Amino acid sequence: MSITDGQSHFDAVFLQLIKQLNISQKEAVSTLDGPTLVLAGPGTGKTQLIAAKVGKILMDSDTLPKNILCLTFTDAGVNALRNRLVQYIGPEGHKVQVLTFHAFCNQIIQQNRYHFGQNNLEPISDLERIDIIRMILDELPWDNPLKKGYANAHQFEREWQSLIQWMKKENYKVADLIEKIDEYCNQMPSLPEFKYKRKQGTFNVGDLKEGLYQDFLQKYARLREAVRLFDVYEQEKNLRHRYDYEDMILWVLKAFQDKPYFLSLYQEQFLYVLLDEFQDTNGAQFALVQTLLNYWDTPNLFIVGDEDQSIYEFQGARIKHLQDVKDKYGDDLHLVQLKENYRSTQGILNTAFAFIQRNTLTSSLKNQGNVSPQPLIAASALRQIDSTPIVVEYGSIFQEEADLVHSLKNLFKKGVNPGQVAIIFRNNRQGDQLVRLFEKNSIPYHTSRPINILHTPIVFKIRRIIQYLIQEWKETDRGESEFLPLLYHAHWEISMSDIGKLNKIKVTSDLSWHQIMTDETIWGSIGIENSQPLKRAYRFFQDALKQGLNKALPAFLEYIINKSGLLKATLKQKDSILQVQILNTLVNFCEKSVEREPNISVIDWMLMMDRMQDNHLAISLEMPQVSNESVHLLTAHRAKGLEFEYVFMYDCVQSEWEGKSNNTGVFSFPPTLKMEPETDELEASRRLFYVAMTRASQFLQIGFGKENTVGKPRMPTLFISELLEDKLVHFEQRIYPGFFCPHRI
DNA sequence: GACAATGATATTTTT
DNA sequence: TATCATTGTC
Repeated sequence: MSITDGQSHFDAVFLQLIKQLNISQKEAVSTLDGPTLVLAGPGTGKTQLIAAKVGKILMDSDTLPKNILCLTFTDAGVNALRNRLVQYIGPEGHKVQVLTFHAFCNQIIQQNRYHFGQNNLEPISDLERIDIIRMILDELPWDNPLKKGYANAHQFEREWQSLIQWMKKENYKVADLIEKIDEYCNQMPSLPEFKYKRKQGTFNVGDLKEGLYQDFLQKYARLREAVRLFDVYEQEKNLRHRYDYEDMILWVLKAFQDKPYFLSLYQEQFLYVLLDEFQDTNGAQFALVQTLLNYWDTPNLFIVGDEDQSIYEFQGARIKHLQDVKDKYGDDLHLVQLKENYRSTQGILNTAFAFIQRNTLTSSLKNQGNVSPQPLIAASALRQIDSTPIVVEYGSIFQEEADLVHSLKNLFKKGVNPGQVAIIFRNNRQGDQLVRLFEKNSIPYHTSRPINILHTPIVFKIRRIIQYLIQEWKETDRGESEFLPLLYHAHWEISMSDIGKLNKIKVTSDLSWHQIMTDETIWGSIGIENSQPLKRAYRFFQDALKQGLNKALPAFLEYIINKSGLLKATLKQKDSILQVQILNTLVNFCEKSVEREPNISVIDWMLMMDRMQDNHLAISLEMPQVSNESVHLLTAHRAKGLEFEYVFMYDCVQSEWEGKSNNTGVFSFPPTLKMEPETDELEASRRLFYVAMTRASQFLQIGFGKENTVGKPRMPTLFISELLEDKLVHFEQRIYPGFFCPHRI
């Protein structure tokens, strides 16, 4: 046993955990060696299982924690697993390598900088990437296809950026792509879709549609140019000692493949590899794992995944990787299916199971050995109660909203904790609507949509203050025009009438603000009512002008926040928790900026934020504690991995769930170059719907309104029809004639 | 009824 | 920028 004697407490905890595992979980945990694939449906205790597996490896072999590698996709997944590990096996859990794919590769790059050709590499930031892209675009002549005809030199920066990322993800080479593009351009004039099939005006049958043809030629000329410039981007990025997220995976993969010695270092270290959420692996990540394990015919590989919950296909994830694993290891693969669910009632599980059975592309693994398609079994006796999900049809989306508010208030009255309620929808903008609804009805809510703090009033205020100081540093009185708006900030507590009086003096005299703010005889002559706040404000600016040049940037920022009185005023506000969190995020961002660029000046830092704002880049609010007292508003994607007692699926209409893919901000590709289409969009959507349904532990309502906000009819999503057709749900109509939208007025 | 030209409208997410 | 819906022609 490798766990030391001082850990007897954790041994007991761990043994207890092992005892509690059900039969299939025990089966998955107990086979130590060789590849194991665990099919883990929703709520089957996946994180617990992986933690137990790690504990078992440590207990039954002489493997050290650092020889175990656990890979997932998100930081959230890493945190969840890490916490569980420490809980069960104690401090030793910290030594297990629990990482995201990107963090794993980044660590390897950082540990072996010489291997990767440079010794001062840093991951590129969004802003740096934009800078490089803009610089290259700026240097192009105006008749370049990417600029010709556009006043904005950066017209195609987003498209180009996503093209670069796509090329890296799919590992495409510049020359191959250009060849494919040229091939199609040559074909175009002879293709039927570019010819008139009928006499039209002066054109005869068979004539070339000149306008259409020219449009496409121009489009592909742009694409060709963007592809060609890929190497220029790479060059410039390398010159600056930076690398992309995509590079992290690709570079390590390439190093593993090209340098056997390098690979063997890691093959010797990692004796056990555990992969979580395997259905989300993209091609590069899968190749990386395969390369890492290629030393063994039957590696100690433990994979956990559920093909029905694969919802990141649009990011390159492929379900077929699960089948690939089966094909690769054949009979050596230990296939286990978890059959018990610890989350939901049997009613919900039955409905969800029958629903996902409509997906046919994904069932290849589910009929092998002791694995068979069947509903998950509710593990707890409490979960046996009937709780068939309900589909509700409303007269309009307004009625659905009103009824939602009504239902929630009733639940709260019954004593239900708002934190146990989730509203799940497809697209973020549906959530925005709900935010307004909940605000009006004073329902506590929590939205997971990231907030860009650059757009918050408090950050805006701080930037204005610093902006003024910068002007004054450059030259006294240079900030004149920016001074007055600063006085209006509420935290100084200067009265409106006093500001008005000061401003009147300012515009009717030649006095500078410095003169006005220091001369109390002027204040007396115009009848200032309360001079204290004025003195405080002006003293702050004077002190800040002196202090700013003596302090390091983060300290200066904190100085501004504290001494201006902004923090004190913020603490008094109703939403002070949020506001303070915004301030924290800003300070953290500032510290990070200094880390990246130790010599950054206040001016540079301010310009950086200006540029971020111009480029729609965000400083995302960091929210550490998720309130347990408020209703969760979530997209189906974000709901993954979470569970709630009450789930309302809101606004489930066709246009939201089965909307066609819209590629804005992406270059269009010729048909000779289509991305691998081996995926079925409808099945992908159905999986997403399934993920949303299986978040519910005891109550699930699926709603839709027959009319939209302006009275146009809309269809429920196909998935609702399927549920009704299979008689898997209760159905109810709640149509209130003459009901418009009182709650919106 | 099929084709052609014109006009409104607009994802999901991580590192 | 691309697609769907609508209106306009043959």
